[in-house]
Amino acid sequence: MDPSTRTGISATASARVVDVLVPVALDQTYSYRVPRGMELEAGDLIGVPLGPREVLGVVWAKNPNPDPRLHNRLKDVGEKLDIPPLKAELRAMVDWVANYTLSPRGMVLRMCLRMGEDLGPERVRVGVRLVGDPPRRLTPARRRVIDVLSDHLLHGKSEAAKAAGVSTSVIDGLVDEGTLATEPMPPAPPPPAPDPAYAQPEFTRQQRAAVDGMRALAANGTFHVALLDGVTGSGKTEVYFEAVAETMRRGKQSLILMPEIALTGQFLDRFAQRFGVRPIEWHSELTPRTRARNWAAIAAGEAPVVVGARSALFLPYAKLGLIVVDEEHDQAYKQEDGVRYHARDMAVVRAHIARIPIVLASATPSIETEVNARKGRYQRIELSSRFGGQHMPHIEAIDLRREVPPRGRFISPRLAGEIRSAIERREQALLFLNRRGYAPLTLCRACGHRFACTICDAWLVDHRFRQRLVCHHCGFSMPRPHVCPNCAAEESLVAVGPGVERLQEEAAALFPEARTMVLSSDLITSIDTMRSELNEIAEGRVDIIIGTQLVAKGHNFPRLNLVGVVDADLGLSNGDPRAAERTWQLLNQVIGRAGRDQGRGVGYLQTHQPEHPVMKALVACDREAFYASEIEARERTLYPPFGRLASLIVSAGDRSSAEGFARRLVGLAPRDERVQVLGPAEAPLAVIKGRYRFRLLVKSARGFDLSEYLRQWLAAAPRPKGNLKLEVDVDPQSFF
DNA sequence: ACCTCCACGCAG
DNA sequence: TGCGTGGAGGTA
Repeated sequence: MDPSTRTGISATASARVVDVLVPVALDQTYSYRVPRGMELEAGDLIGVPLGPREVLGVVWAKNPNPDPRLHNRLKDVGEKLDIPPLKAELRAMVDWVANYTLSPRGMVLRMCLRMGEDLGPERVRVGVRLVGDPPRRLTPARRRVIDVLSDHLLHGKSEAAKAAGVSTSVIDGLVDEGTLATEPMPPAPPPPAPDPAYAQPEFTRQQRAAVDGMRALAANGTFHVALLDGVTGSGKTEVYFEAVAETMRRGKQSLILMPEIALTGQFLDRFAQRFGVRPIEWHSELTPRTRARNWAAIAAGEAPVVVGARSALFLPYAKLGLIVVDEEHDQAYKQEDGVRYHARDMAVVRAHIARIPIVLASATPSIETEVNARKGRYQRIELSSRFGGQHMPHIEAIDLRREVPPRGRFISPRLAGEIRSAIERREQALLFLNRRGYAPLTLCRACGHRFACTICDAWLVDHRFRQRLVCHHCGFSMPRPHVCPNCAAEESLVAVGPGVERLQEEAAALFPEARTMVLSSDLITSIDTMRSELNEIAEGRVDIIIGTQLVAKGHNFPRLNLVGVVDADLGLSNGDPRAAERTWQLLNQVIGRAGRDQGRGVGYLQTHQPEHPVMKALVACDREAFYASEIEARERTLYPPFGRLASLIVSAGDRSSAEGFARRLVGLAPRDERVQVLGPAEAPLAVIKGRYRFRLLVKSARGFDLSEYLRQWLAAAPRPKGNLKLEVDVDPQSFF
């Protein structure tokens, strides 16, 4: 035997090798040698060389039999990081989600490691203390600083500057003079832990039954799914807080997932009222520092409760004991880019893997969850009446075919009258229209020219507030012209259809004395500005709220008794199989804003089709009628949850190569009588950002391993080359 | 001769 | 994903 081979063998025999997953778009683990003196176990976080760079990695497994072909290519593990290892539970979750969504495992791991730039030591904050004589030159600014520090105690430098109303350079000057001395601030004490016994809320008899259910579920501590099914205003939050309290008493962490936009100050305050402090938050707007700090606290088991958006599901909880998915039906739980996952479904998976209980809370459960509850797979815990004997809002349809708004207006005379009397009673009114901007279409009266996006198959939306025409699909925008670019006619451009901004104009004209406010995602720059606008409303400084679906979620408007839905049919017209469900959920939620704290709420639905099952169910407050008809329809058509769906979107810069590739894919689909491949069809929005899109819809029987089928199919298919792109979406929610 | 852009392939 | 490469095509 050749001597070099022999040394190779003896080297591997003594070398220890680990398989490492790195947070890049790789599905495979890579093998690395473990340096002498380093002890590694699965889950440990390490630094490893990858190509030209050094990246973070996680030991996925020890590898006693490394691939002999890799002998001379193995690199050494760099360093072992002083961070708690990822538990087997989370590693299993990463593998499961990657397998299910057909995403590279590395990309799923990346979601677990989104911890901010660095987990390095906390920046030491500088403090200042008054130690010496006043400076020779005593300016008023310096005087104020000395006054603030006259207690000779250590003050934070920036806080002292703020208190004295000066910039920190004044303080630096006093330090140079010897009047002040700097000292490192002792680290801020960790925030106090939430206290499960801080407040004992009083529950009604009906709530008590649900509370008992919540406590029992949390006390059992094993995998169990409960649907907390409670109408808006029934006190769902306070009820599931009892499961959180029980989990806290057991020394475990709780995760409360919310649709991102529902993470309001109001919710955090309610939490603080029950537990004494605000919980740790996790969402996209955290600063890198807070993100790193929260991540570390979660991993160390020092964060008893985390309230977060969907990405919080992938955090490395040290001892997760409960998951709550609030507003479980919300489509914001579906991540639509990168790893396409549905956070509610993956939360159930995580609970299953971790063997912990999970609560899905909603006033309008998704059809999937409702069916699971009906079949007994999920326990249903019901809260059917509003808290404190309040009534559900009374709902009426306004038939727009009979009660026609004036030309160019969108509020029918009847709705206008109702708003007027609400204002006279000093109550608030909410006008709901799920359309941002001023008008969805602008056209030239002279030549009929319509303003469309140059790179998307969509009209440009008039945003008067920003004075621009905007594409809602790619973000393209242009100044609002005054001359038609096609026929050069002047002042010939007209707005067609309503958006919330136009509605505000109409409301202002109808009720000049009323204070109006538009709540729309494009007018809101941050969670903080939204929180302050919601406060203004809560404090009664607004008479008419005009909002997009942003207003539907979890806010309490105490003086709101009237909700007018300006175009109830808006969500029903597209070909989306979930259109009815969505519309029902959205309108229920919006109207549920009315009459929550006092009085009796009323909702008006302006519709062209009052006979539609969704409208009839809403008006009759007949939830059962809606679910019965929708479940029956899904069962008949074998749509989820009675069948499974995946969509494949092929896109390319030119139409024919996209369509050609999509057709080739269909031809290569493995034959299976349990699977139907539909398409290719031009996607409902055929062109986005200059890319032509074709969609295949894969439909299979329930219980069929659709992910595995897709994997085999795509493994045998040619890889998309050039600017061809193939996106796979298992369990798609949106059909755009 | 040199620069910029981008499609491609690879990482242990 | 992020990065180096090499070829295309443009500029001096």
